[in-house]
Amino acid sequence: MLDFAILGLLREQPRHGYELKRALGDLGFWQVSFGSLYPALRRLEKQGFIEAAKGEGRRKAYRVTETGRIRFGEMLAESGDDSDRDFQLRLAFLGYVEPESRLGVLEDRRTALQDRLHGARRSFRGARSSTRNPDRYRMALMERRVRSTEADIAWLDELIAGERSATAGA
Amino acid sequence: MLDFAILGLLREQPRHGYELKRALGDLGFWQVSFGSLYPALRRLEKQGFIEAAKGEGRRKAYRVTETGRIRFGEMLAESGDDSDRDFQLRLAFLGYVEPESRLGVLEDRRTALQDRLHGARRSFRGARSSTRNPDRYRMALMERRVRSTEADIAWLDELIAGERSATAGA
DNA sequence: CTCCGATATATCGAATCGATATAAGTATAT
DNA sequence: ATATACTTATATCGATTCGATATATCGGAG
Repeated sequence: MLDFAILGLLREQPRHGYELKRALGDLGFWQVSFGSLYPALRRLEKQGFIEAAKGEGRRKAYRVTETGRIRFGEMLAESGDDSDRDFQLRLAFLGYVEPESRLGVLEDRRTALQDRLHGARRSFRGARSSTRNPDRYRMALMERRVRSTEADIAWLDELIAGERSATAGA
Repeated sequence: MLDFAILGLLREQPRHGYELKRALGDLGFWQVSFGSLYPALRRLEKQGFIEAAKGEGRRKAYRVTETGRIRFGEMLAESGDDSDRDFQLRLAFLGYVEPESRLGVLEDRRTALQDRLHGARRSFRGARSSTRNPDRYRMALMERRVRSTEADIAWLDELIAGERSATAGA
């Protein structure tokens, strides 16, 4: 997953490790550690997906190779897990997906969120009607899950609507 | 962090591994894997914080020891990181914190979320006014972050209000 | 009676994290 | 000018966590 993120970021422009950490952090949902990042760069270099060109000072600027570009394309096409992180990462690179496939990615996510919402509502209702007294704080947690999933779906629907009009306009 | 969760769940009632996984998953924000759980149980048993009593069939029911109960209290008092998961876990066990300390935990979280919100808004505004054309999908990600943080603060404020009236009523 | 999904424990390798080490550059204060 | 402190930058360590897999039992459906 980190490999995917690195390839995607390097695809835009060459960057050194520290800069990659910043760029990835700026995406807003993953504060990656150096303990993950540097080994990942070695890994990718050894596999021939990226290569290092010496940058200014002690910086090591990396750029994707042609093989790396292909690998990124493959990873982009694979269907990932249904974690928030995975989706957000894919969304950050959705611009690299062929326009006609984008809507599908968003709709798959919507389905996953709908499932999550049903589960969350079921837990919430189940806990309220339970004989076991459900702790106030855990009830709050369940309510939060319901609400934030609903909000996420609403946000996603806006994105889907935007995607539809963009596709129609093209 | 998993150790903390296990001690907290076992404090309520003895449970075996599989049941712990389910109980933790039911909390809604952490689908822990067996690869994390079973080693954690060994770890805690070796440290003397939990002990296994044979349950029905091949089940191994664990319960907290007195030392484990003390350890849990210590962990509960420590200030954790500012990750969502850490907070949600602490909230799930907030009932074990002395009532007069609970408000502080919630208010600390509020401060952390406010900081996050400022950062998120700054990124969002910065990207909008940037000369570099910010990708539509990344803009959406930034907006999502702003909105979900706002929603989280609103939710937390309700919880804080409830806490205040509960404390006043007692 | 067999097949299948849920229950239950366990382990392996790999990915990721958090902490730490090191050192050079850069700004600030004394 | 010089000490102090923060940011930049690469790197590694041990521990935690994950995802996949192995194995075996149990209960119910066909």
